[in-house]
Amino acid sequence: MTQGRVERPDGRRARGDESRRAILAHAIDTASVEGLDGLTIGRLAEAARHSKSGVATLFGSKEQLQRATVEAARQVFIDEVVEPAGEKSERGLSRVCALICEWLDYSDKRVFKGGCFFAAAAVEFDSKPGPVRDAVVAASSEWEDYLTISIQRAIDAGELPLLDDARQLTFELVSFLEAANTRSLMYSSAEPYERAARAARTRLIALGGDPALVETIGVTTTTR
Amino acid sequence: MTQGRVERPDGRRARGDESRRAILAHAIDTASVEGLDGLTIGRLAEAARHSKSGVATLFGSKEQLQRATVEAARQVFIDEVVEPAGEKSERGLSRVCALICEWLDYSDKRVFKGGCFFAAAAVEFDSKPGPVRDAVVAASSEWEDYLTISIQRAIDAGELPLLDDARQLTFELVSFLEAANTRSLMYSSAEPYERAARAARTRLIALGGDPALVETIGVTTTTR
DNA sequence: CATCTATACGTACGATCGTTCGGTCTAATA
DNA sequence: TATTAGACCGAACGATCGTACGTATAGATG
Repeated sequence: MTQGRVERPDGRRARGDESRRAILAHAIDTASVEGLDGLTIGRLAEAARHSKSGVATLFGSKEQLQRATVEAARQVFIDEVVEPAGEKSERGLSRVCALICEWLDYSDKRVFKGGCFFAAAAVEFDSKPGPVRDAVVAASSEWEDYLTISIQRAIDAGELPLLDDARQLTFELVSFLEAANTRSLMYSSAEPYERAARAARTRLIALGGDPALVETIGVTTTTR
Repeated sequence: MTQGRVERPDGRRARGDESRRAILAHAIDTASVEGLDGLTIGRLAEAARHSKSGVATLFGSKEQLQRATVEAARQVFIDEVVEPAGEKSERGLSRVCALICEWLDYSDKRVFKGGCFFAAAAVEFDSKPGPVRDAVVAASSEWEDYLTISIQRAIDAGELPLLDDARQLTFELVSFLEAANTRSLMYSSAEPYERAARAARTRLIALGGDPALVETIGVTTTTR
């Protein structure tokens, strides 16, 4: 009875998982630039030094590859935005400010080569029903729900005394973030991040947020 | 001397222009859903009852077709947003409010099958340098410049006493509009338009805008 | 009038797409 | 140990892509 389900490294299954991981690492960058429909099994295989048919069997179909890509991007987003904000801040308004900062940094750092993966995927699939869109919607909703909950906690703590609708503020903040992302890419400029940060600060101050906290929102601009 | 440059219907040039017009009418709708890269000469030809090679000669190359599509969409945008707002309002804050209303209506009405053409094209090409992106950037900038000028006139007229940076407000307003567009398409809901209208009203009021004018911002929701 | 030019077509080209199939190799399993 | 199952490949499939060429037609132009 000493076996059960042991982790045997470099087994056959482990090798497959590693291949998938490597391929998806390319896929998320490619998709952020060319779109999820712009993904190509052939090019992905070439980049990962695999055969075309090898990649095809590894994912089954292009649609499954696209869904796996969305899931991989979701994990990167959590690691790069949600987790850091969670570590650097406490619940409440502080957390909300940290999420905004981390998001702007994540976009500015070009964690994905073509900017925010989900901003691109959402617009690409907003009029294309199907499983891929469902996956994109699910991931986007998850993020916005998390931001809404974070805002609600700030409300409950009395840190945003003039706000009663958390979802409304979520809408406004993500509007700023995504608009900054697109404009920064279009104009190769960091100015949009400054505008987004300013807009968020102004709004939070107007809602009665503590200026000392709100003023922490800003960007350590990297953009070329 | 009765000729000069007479409009001779069904001349050779006129027929070509009509063909291009009909093809582009399909192209702008297709591109708003499938993207500008999703355009296909073959499918466009089929939809317009032309031969594939006919469409190809009519536009020269796919890239020129894409640029012509951007220009056609630009004209539609002017007809559907800028012109109506210009007719229904005077310069100043009234014009700014009208532009917001017309834009929300234009998105909600699905003037383009896949929502705002430029919101889609901007995100699709924000990381893809080239002539097509340049055309998209030019059209987008033209719109934002016009909105900025309209805001500046409101400032100059003393209608937004607490605002000094017209571009900042432009950034915030278009953020709301585009976010509403995408979310309405993703969720087949009109709620995002309400949120965008509310966000714009709140912001304009905070800047000292006349409530009687600002309250005119709203949507006569059509969305399914 | 003759000449030029642009629409429009059929056909064909090479490239690339997603997918399928047969087969080899080897780790996991019974 | 024998069997199963998954990684991975080469080759080929039908489809579709953008583009090019030759040609017929007819309006514009000199």
